[in-house]
Amino acid sequence: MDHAHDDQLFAMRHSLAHIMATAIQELYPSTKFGIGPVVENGFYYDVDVEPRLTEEDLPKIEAKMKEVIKANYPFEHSTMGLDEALGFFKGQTYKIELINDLKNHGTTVAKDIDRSVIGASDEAKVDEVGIYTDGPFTDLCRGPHVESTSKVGAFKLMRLSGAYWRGDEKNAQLQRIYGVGFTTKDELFKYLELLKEAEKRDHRKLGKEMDLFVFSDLVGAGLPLFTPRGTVIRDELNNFSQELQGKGGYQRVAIPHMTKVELYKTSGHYDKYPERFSVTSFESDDEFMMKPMNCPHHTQIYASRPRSYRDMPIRYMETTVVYRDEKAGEMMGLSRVRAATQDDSHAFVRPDQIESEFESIFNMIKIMYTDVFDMPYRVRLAFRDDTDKYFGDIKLWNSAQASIQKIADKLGVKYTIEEGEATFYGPKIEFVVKDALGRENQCGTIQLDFVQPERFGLEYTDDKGQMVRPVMVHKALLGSLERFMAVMIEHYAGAFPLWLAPEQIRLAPINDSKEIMDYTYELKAKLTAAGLRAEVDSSVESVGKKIRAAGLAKVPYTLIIGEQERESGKMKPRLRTGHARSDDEIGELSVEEFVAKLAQEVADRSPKSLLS
RNA sequence: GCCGGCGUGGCUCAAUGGUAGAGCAACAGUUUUGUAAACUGUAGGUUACGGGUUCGAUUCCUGUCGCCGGCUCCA
Repeated sequence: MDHAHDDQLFAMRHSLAHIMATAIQELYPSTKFGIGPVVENGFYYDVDVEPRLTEEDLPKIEAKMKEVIKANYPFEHSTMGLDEALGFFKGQTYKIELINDLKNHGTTVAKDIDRSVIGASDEAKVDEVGIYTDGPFTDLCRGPHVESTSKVGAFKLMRLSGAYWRGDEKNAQLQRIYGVGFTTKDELFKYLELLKEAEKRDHRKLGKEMDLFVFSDLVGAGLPLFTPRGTVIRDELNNFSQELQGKGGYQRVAIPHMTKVELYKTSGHYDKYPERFSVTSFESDDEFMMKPMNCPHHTQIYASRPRSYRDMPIRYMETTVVYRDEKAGEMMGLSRVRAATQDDSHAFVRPDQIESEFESIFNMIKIMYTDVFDMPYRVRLAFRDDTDKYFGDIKLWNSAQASIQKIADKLGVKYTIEEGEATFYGPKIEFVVKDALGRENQCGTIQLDFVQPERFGLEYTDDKGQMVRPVMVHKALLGSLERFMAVMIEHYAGAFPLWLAPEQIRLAPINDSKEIMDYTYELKAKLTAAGLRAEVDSSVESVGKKIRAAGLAKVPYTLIIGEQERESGKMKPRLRTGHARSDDEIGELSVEEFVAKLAQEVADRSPKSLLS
């Protein structure tokens, strides 16, 4: 897609936002308008309408929009001085607030809002705003727009939701109407089809269909229960992570899931977020809590004995559950849960080792995300902003952030810098993966921490006999196993590579005669003994139906077992991709050949079948 | 937590102010099957849970729990 096309799409979508606002103003004249920017595939507008809109109102608004489009009002651009604008938008509380902000502070204060919807230039000093009028509706806007309301292609209003004014939950909650817009009806149709396809990949749907995990009202929201099949995937993912880390010099440790609150008072977490700590009590005098993270615990293993510079880095890894009080409405399938299993690790390093430690982790991420999963991701450098919500010395922060950026640059990693996204104890790197519907999930993370070593008084003896502070490098490759599993389910649409597939081989006997069944189970025992996960379809059904069932279950290989197989001891595996493999390609396989191939495929964590 | 939507057998869905119906799955019988759905039958639901209105509620109102789309948050 070229730039001209991008610009044109932008103008069209932004014009649609104005047209929607025009329609809403016509239908509900007392509406107060927030902002209406362009987003991926479309646009939205935040509105304050009395009485509140419901989804039934969307068709009405759509119909009115079509009238506005038909009327073909030109989009007329002009400018207004700030005071003139204040007069013009009288009663439009939100617009007035924006104009006043521009007046009092210039654009520096309004950085939470896309400049194009305020009508202001990018300069810090602002004395006028851009105005666009289409027929009965006038809005603050920098443009650009299409010539007139009829030049907007195809659109559809998608959904209605709440949105806090300027993204702050202390503010009023407006209603956000999302729409999508495309140049042609055909493109719109294709997009809607794509959306339907994406919904089929939704891990919540596939998780249920494929029997991977369940929720129980009795256990509670955000607390997934993994079935035998789902547990296979979890374990395989975890084994992969542990194997990769083990090669990187990490040692496994283990900690209890509860702790005295004292630990978190020392780490600083408790002071930082006192409301997030739900404390439970035993009959003893101490207050206990479920652990919301692992780093403070791991520091206590490090601190348990004197450490020498020669032993650094000391690296601990552990796959363990953290418990967090995610609010109702914030949980989503496996992507956001209250009990999240992390492949967490903490390396205690000398300052001169930070760079090489980061390099080694970036390399692990590359192996995992790119080489094995072939999964697109983006890198965010989460840095601090100039607020006071961070602990520790600003100089350390600055040098830490600079070195993170330097390493990323050196490794040729593409990244965005996200100011204000750091943790209170240090900057972090986030590896972000999109789900089927385009929502971003943070998976892996690397964090640099000078604060906790200080607060816990961690030390090692340097080569001059001095006691000095180590630096902590926090890391998770998968992040939350639950979330990563969600990402995997959607990435593969349930058709897992062999090494991850809960059921790798489906044995489909052609009838239930004793000879065939005995041979089938004998075969299953051989496959199982070779470490493969095989199941027998023991239903008394047609072969066609068994094949269909195996296909729907997305089992990588299906073996049809009949007289031919029993007599020859050979097999013609059927691939999940559909077609039976024809004999002239590789010929029939003996059981031993089949097992050897599959063992190789598993060992390679191959994304493709070695038999295809 | 906030705004909007929703909750009917294991799954997908239908119906109604008068105690719910289909397909798939399950089970039983018949069929003994060669690469994506054999046939017949049986069983399975206090319509998420509690309260209210009503002669009568699964349907209307309300509370709780849970789910969905966003918002906020995510150490």
